[in-house]
Amino acid sequence: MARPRTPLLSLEKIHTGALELVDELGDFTIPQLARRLGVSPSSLYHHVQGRPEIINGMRSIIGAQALASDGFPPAQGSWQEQAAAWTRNYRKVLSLHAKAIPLLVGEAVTDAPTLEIYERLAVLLAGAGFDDSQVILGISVLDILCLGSSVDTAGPSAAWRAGAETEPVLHRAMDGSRYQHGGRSDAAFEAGLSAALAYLSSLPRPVPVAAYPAEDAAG
Amino acid sequence: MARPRTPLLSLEKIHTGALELVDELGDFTIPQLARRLGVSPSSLYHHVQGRPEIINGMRSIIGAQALASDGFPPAQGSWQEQAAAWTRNYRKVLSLHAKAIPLLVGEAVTDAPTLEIYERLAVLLAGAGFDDSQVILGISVLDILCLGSSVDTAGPSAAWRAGAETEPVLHRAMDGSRYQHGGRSDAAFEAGLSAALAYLSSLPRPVPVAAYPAEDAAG
DNA sequence: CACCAAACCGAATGTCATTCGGTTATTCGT
DNA sequence: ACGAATAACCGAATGACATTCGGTTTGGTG
Repeated sequence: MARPRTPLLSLEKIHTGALELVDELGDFTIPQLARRLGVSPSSLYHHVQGRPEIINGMRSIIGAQALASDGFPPAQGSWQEQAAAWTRNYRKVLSLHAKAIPLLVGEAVTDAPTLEIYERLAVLLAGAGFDDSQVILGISVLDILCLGSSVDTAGPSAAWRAGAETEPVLHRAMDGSRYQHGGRSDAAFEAGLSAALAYLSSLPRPVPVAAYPAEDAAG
Repeated sequence: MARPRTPLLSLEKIHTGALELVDELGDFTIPQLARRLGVSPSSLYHHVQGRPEIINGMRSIIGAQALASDGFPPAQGSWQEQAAAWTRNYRKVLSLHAKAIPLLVGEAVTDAPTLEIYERLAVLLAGAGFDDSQVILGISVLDILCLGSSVDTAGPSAAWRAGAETEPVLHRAMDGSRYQHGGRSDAAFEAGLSAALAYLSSLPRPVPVAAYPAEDAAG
């Protein structure tokens, strides 16, 4: 075959195809992706530089999904409620692509959609009267929570295979807990979210809310 | 060459060699590891089944390092202080091998040292009077914190490349914060730790401390 | 209408993980 | 102490993968 009348590939097809493969199988290879797209492996290189660029594109897609999701638009309620919505939403989208996390971890984040997600939280916290350092701290804490929770959800990364012989207390607690049929990771996330928001609420906020230009809404 | 008088390889040499490679380069290959150990690639397969088993061995080494570390022995102070020591220590060791995290994430944890780490926290929380579900919840929350923080420390996984044009608030906050020369990740971890411990302390504990056999120390 | 770039393909290269057959040294049973 | 089984090494071979290159057709541009 030579050049087709209408292009078989596009950046979006490549990125979403790779993300689908990773969601299903936990990884992807170029030949696999080419097969799924009905194309030869070498054709992909007319659209992307290489495998790392495809992985970066996957992150953009995830970020865009988070931005398009229900959790972000409603700028209503207290800043705590809005921050909770931000965190739940970001974690939800990350968990939808839990198997992709090992691929994304360890690469610098520079894609526009993901940066926009953090920008929204920055606006939120700055608007609530936190100073610059507190804004950065708050973003970091909630980011860590989303990241850790998603990793935890991804695979049983923790000690949930304890044996009665070698880890008696852990084993007994697992048996006796209410988290035997799932829900443990969700409950831990909600607990962490409560804890983080209570902590942030307890910080003394030096900046009067009115000092930041309340762009749209009434001050 | 044939069989040497004294073995050139051992499980420990393989595991630690691989971990060193990952710490330096962020990844490892079988030929690379063989070269570092002065051995042919195929020789490794007399000691391990394959690459996944080597990765699992790396986790055991990290777990053993955490157990041997200073943070774990001292069973002194309040349960909050002990839990804080546990969390700081676990996070410290994980961060020492931050580049290994992408390899470890996504595989089930079944190695003895890592399970023993969680067992110690389980003993600690159970001894403080938490019930089974609360023990599991507490472990999960602190585990998520360590994991997320280590991932955050590993690579700038968050929006720390904001541009003034596209993410003005985030960019301004980064510029104005006190975290421009490192320390952001550490500060976020400590904040998360404070938050988590305050949250756990606020839980009503149904189990009288004496109901659990206080193995060694006085009740 | 000639030409260049775009979009596809097949084949080739170098690396990797893994397997296999061969060689020597240790060990274990007798 | 001797012979067989096994352990620990090696080199070569296999199959998959990421990437590159040269070739072919098509679409657009001057």
